[in-house]
Amino acid sequence: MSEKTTLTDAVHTLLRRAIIEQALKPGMRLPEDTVGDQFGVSRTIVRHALVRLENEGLVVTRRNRGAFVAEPTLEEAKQIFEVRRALEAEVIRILAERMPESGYDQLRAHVRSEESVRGKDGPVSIRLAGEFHTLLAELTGNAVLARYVSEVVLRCSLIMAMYAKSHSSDCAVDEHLQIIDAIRDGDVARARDIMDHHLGAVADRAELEEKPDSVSTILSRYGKELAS
Amino acid sequence: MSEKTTLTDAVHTLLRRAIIEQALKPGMRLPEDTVGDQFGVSRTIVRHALVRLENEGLVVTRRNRGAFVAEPTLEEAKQIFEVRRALEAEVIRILAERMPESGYDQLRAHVRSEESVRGKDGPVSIRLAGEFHTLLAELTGNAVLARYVSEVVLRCSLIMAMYAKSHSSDCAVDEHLQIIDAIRDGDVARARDIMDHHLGAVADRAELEEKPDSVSTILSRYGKELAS
DNA sequence: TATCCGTCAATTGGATACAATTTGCTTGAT
DNA sequence: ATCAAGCAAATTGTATCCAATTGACGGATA
Repeated sequence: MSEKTTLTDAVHTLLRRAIIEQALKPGMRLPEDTVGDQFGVSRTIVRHALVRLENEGLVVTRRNRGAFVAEPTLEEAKQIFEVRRALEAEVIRILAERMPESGYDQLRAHVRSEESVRGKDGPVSIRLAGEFHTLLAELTGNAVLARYVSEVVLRCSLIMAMYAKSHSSDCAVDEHLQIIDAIRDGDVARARDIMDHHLGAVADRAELEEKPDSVSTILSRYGKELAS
Repeated sequence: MSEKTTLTDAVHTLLRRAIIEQALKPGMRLPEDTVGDQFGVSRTIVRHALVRLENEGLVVTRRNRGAFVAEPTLEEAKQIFEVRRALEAEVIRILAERMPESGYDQLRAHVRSEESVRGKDGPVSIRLAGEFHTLLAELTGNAVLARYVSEVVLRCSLIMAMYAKSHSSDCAVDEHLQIIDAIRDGDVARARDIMDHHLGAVADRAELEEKPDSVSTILSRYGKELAS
């Protein structure tokens, strides 16, 4: 009585993880046939999964060209961070008001797992850092809010993967603990400040480094000038 | 050089409009071949459109049962309104800081079109009231924010269609003008208060009336108890 | 008569086949 | 040598086909 998940869901989840963990890098093509063969499913399934991923902003599709892993511009990145800050402020407001019983236990357990990979700046670190925020949002009990937070967190992970060289999650884990404490104290303002600083630091760090790689993006700019 | 839109997009847009305007009522079944025959396209197209609509929260699909127009519960409705309030507060904050030049003209033009249908509590009224908020969000220049606002506004329209008997958009139009003025004055607090009152009133009105119709929903609850 | 079980129609889940469109390359002319 | 036109390959867009699952109807049984 397991197997209640559809194939589309499975492919969707796998592709999402692959993108977040940088196995599939931004700008990389995602031909339906190739992905389908790889997973042993038909194009139909892959297509459905790609439609979902497009809605989540993780891939972009060009007409008759196919799907690509999204390459968020700095402008998009700013917009996403702006929305994320607003959404997470709401999360904090709600949690300070009503936190479920096992909430703190779950949060601390997650932080522990984050600490267990401290030092390793791999994709797992990025994923765990993001999942902390997702967990926070889920604890509000507001599924809609949790869904949106999850989406922006995932897109932020993609942005970090593109722009940031080292994620250096050391301070992040520490700030996660501070946020938990502030919420427990009912100090909304402080929790929000820490969260703003947390996100702001991440955004600033990303902004400083621009993108050294991603040849296609760089060339597309020069190509734009040639077109005129 | 027209026809740049795919069939899936067309069906998706049409279905969405039909749902928002209550041509397709909540709980109504959406068999793929029926819809396909109706529009003269294949099931594949309808299927893709339904996947998108599901992602937007306007339809729900049950495994091997098919797609239905979503019937948001009161709990879901509260969650959506909660998120909407947070998102629109951010919209106001941004607009008070930086409003594009033609912004006020566009807003006033829209309000005029809202006034032109004053008195008629039809689906057009609901749609226009929603589009005001969407326009507001688009003026921020933040595409991500605009997208999320658009989604929650659409879902709110569906909620209103379910729970509210008369939309009575008279006061709404007036409050729209007040919001514009408050933003122009740079009075974020006032604009936010009006917006909160605006949304709160809508939510409260919906909450009072419960739902008298929708037999299937009522019976499904009793059915749930039988299942245990 | 109410409950249980088996068969069947209806509908979706998924795969394959065909058509349309784009891209890149080859070929030829200037 | 460069550019344009056209052809071929690849990929997506769409339709059709088979299989699996679900819900309903009806008969059998206690």
